[in-house]
Amino acid sequence: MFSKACEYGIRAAVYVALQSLEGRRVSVNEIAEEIDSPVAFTAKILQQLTRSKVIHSVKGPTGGFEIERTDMDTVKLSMIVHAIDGDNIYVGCGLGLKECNAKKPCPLHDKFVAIRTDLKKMLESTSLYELATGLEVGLTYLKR
Amino acid sequence: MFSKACEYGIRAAVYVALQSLEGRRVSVNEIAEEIDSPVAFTAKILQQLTRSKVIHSVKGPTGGFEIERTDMDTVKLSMIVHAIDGDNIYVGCGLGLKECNAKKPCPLHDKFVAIRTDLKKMLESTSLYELATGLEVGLTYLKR
DNA sequence: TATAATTCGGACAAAATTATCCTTTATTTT
DNA sequence: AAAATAAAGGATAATTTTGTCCGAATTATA
Ligand code: FES
Ligand code: FES
Repeated sequence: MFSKACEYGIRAAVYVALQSLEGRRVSVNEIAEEIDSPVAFTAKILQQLTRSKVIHSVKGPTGGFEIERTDMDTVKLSMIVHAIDGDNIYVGCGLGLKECNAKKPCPLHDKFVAIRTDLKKMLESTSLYELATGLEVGLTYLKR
Repeated sequence: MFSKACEYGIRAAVYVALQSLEGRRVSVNEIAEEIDSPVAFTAKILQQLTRSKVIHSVKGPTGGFEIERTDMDTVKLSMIVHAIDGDNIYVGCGLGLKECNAKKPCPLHDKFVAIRTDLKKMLESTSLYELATGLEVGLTYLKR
């Protein structure tokens, strides 16, 4: 569904949000540790998320990654997915034709679009805050 | 969503079904031509589909691939996806945790499972025949 | 029986994705 | 000012996926 990079990106962003709720700024090392991901690769992904304004970074000692409380509400999953995986999930055809195109649809088009629309709605309506709060109360996990 | 191999596999299977409806057996070359896919790679995928009984192959002159009319109804999209991509789509966690597990869910679990269940239902209820008939009447396309 | 057409299967190659390493830059603390 | 800390960025490596090539096996036809 999502690329590995995107999976790490979402987990990382949720972890940053969770810690920011506690007022803590977190390092790449801590993030990678807590979401069980390769450190250097995670660093690259955090750079992407920083460039696309999903999270905020601070260099130097006491530096790290953080996200403001208000941004946790405005940042939706769709932004993270778009920042890392691009818009394939939105414009791609389920059977791999150049683009999904209702004028010259593939045999799966109608059924595929129905599912994709739901997915899109879900991604666009799910905020980072929402995901972080489940973690906070210990209902959900970022690693196992 | 699906791997390239799986996309080719579905397109190929649908084309074989369409031609079998006309009583024609088709070669790898024709299939690859008609679904606009790399020939040799498509041949590998057709082998997988043959081994998993999705389609039937005949060697030698006048040989090729075909599928019986009754099998077009029993063969569902889910079988093709499973034959090529395995069960990742069913057991995988949306955020990349080892396995999707409701006992220790990731933050996206509930929302992800909802979408995945719909996808699963769609794949399990869509037959090859259904996909082939849209093509037959010129409503849908396997290449563009 | 020889030939040609076709799938099958293994080895190999290219491209994309995932992952690591190391140097540079910014910033805080001493 | 120097040292230490942390992200940024570039080069490179490993792995997976995608794709190619070619000989072997099978079978219809001449
Ligand atoms: S054309 Fe294939 S999904 Fe729309
Ligand atoms: S645990 Fe992540 S989707 Fe179920």
